[in-house]
Amino acid sequence: MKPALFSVLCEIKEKTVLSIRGVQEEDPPDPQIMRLDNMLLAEGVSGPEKGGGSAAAAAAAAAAGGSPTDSSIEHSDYRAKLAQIRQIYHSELEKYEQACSEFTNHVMNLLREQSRTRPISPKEIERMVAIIHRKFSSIQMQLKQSTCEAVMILRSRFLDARRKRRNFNKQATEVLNEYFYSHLSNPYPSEEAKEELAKKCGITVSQVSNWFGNKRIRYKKNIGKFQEEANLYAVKTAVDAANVSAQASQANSPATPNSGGYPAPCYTPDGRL
DNA sequence: AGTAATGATTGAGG
DNA sequence: CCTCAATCATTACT
Repeated sequence: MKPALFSVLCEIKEKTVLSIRGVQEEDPPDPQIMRLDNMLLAEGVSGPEKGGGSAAAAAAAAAAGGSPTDSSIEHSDYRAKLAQIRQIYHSELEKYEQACSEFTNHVMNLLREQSRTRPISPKEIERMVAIIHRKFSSIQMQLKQSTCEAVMILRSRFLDARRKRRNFNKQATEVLNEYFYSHLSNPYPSEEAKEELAKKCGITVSQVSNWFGNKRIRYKKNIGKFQEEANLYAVKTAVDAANVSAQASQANSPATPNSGGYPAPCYTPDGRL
């Protein structure tokens, strides 16, 4: 008698209460969450663990060799930060999953308990579980979204070279300045000259271009400030020229090689014209 | 901390 | 494309 009454009551309830709540049961594969998933997978955040060892190796290699090829140190830095993000993501995800299953169990037990005194069908419990899962998955989506943001920020920081600026070494600036001041009348190196300078300085051609661009504009802007430097390099090249000509033949007095374009430097010790 | 130097980026313009 | 000019972001120096 009791089971029959139970099922009847359940049926009635099904037809009244639940139908009012509307039919929003369909659960399409949300394109938004798909996108987030794909991105996280692509960045290696949600994929299989593979960071630790190789990142450490890269860091060790970078630490051991103090050579100018420090793109590896940036790379390992990037990977370390990515690993950190991944770790946070996974621990949070685990936390959410645990909380979800805990809560689900709790609710299921409660409903089962109450199904002895109230008309609660297994179907209804199932539905309740689905609702809970939806709620929790929306929280997970937030987690995924914020993780994505963190990765994007990390990426932009990594890609923006301004944030990883290193000054060129002494010798490189020496070479560049030498060229600049010995071509003051026309400080526009040709493509080949740029390539040679790049090779000599251990930097890229575009870095050479950047350097000359900056140098020209900054020299022009405040010639006085560069007097000392200009004189220094003028003397240096003059001395070099003297040495070279001394080796060849002693009869040449070296002339200062620059005049025109920008005002030539003059030898005033205190830097005023 | 505050400031100067400095390499890189952006946008205008030829 | 390249250059200039302004600007950004970091590094070096005080």
